[in-house]
Amino acid sequence: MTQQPTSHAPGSRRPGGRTARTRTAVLEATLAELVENGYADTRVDRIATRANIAATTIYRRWGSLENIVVDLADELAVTIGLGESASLEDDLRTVARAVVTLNEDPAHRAWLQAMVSAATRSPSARTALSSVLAHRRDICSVAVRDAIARGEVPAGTDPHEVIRATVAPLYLRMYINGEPVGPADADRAATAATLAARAGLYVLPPGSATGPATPEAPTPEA
Amino acid sequence: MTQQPTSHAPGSRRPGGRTARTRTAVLEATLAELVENGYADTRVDRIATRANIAATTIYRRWGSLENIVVDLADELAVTIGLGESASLEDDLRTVARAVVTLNEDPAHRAWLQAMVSAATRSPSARTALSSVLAHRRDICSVAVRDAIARGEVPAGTDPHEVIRATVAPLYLRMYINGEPVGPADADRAATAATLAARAGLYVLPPGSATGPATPEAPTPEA
DNA sequence: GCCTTAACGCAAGAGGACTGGCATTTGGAC
DNA sequence: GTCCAAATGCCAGTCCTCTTGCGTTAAGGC
Repeated sequence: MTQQPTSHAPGSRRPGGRTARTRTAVLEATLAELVENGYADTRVDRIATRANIAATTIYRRWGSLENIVVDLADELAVTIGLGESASLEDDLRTVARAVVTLNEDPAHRAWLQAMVSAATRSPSARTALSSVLAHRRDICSVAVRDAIARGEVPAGTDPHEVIRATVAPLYLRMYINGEPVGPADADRAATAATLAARAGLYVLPPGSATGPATPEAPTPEA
Repeated sequence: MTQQPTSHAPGSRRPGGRTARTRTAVLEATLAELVENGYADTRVDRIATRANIAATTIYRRWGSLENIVVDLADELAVTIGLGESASLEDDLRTVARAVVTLNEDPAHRAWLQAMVSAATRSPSARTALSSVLAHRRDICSVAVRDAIARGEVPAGTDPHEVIRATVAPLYLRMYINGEPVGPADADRAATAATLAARAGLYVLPPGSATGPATPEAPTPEA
């Protein structure tokens, strides 16, 4: 997990000192408030006070707290060390443990909890969260591609589906049920996903692919 | 899935006609508003108008919209037909398909989405949701117990863990990512959980049991 | 260094959640 | 039928989110 502070607003027509300073201050203040009070008790005016700017500025640039949280995604981008392993199970264990480890980082946990909460209310936040998660699955997909190359799992196995199966029980406990999750849970999830992938369960028929971040053809209903 | 309308407020000291009428009207109005507008756009005063009562009454009896949503749980209790099957996979398929089917019911979907959203913000709502889900897992646990009796999965297999593994990917897609979920996804989830259970993955060491609705000993951390 | 204007600060206000006071209705005991 | 109190209705008010108008500051081209 690597923090990469963005120094200026990308789309801004005037990305100079003050604008960038404001953005950084607001994002930092928001993250601090999220850690201290949680998403439900985070107030925009307190963020403004903390960042030493006017609340109006926040509403003008972000529109709402939700959009600040979404904007924070770039600051909390993650990386994961995969590739030199000899088995899918090892790689998935790494993935699952990384999810648990990220959850132990107060800043990351507070932010992702906020993202999940926002996603349950606003379609745009939901899209943003889906995009973040899809990007993470993309990063981890190499584990499945290697496993296919090794002949460990059948060709045509959908990497996203495998990663999803790995992290789903963890996410559910961490962000919905609010239950503690440890390495043992991570390992169990990784093993379960490996078994399913080896059994060819995630070889999806063409047209029902859970592609990278762009759901074109939805799974056939009913 | 069976709807069982409660006719009066259980803890009320005056469960007579008007009180019960008010409660029913509010719950029905809330459900209707949830279906029409979603949790984020559901306003308490509109519920009051729809139920032909004063908003003050709602705030006095429930305190907030969140508590009405929690209160709706009793009205939306579910049942599931399990028991005569010959294999764990069949039973888990039934469970997974029931989850998908429930999600296709507008009222149930709107309510559960609201519950999830509320759970991400309020500890009490989170507890209520956990309790609802734990109760559902309890109902489904018979499938695992039968499988143990048949010798299909090892003794000591934790039923809740098996059910959780079955429904986790479905819940995640339905209520967090907002992606469509069909019977194929349900069957895949059921098969994956069956494989893992047969492999003895959910035989938990004593002390780390994910018991029925009462998490006494949390999974060891770090 | 000057000028344009994007970005910001301040103040006023709308809308929704929630509370408390007080009058009114009504269930249920007698 | 009478009566008490719980439940409800109405109203005024607070708090927070978010918007809008207008004056001020400062970034970046010249």
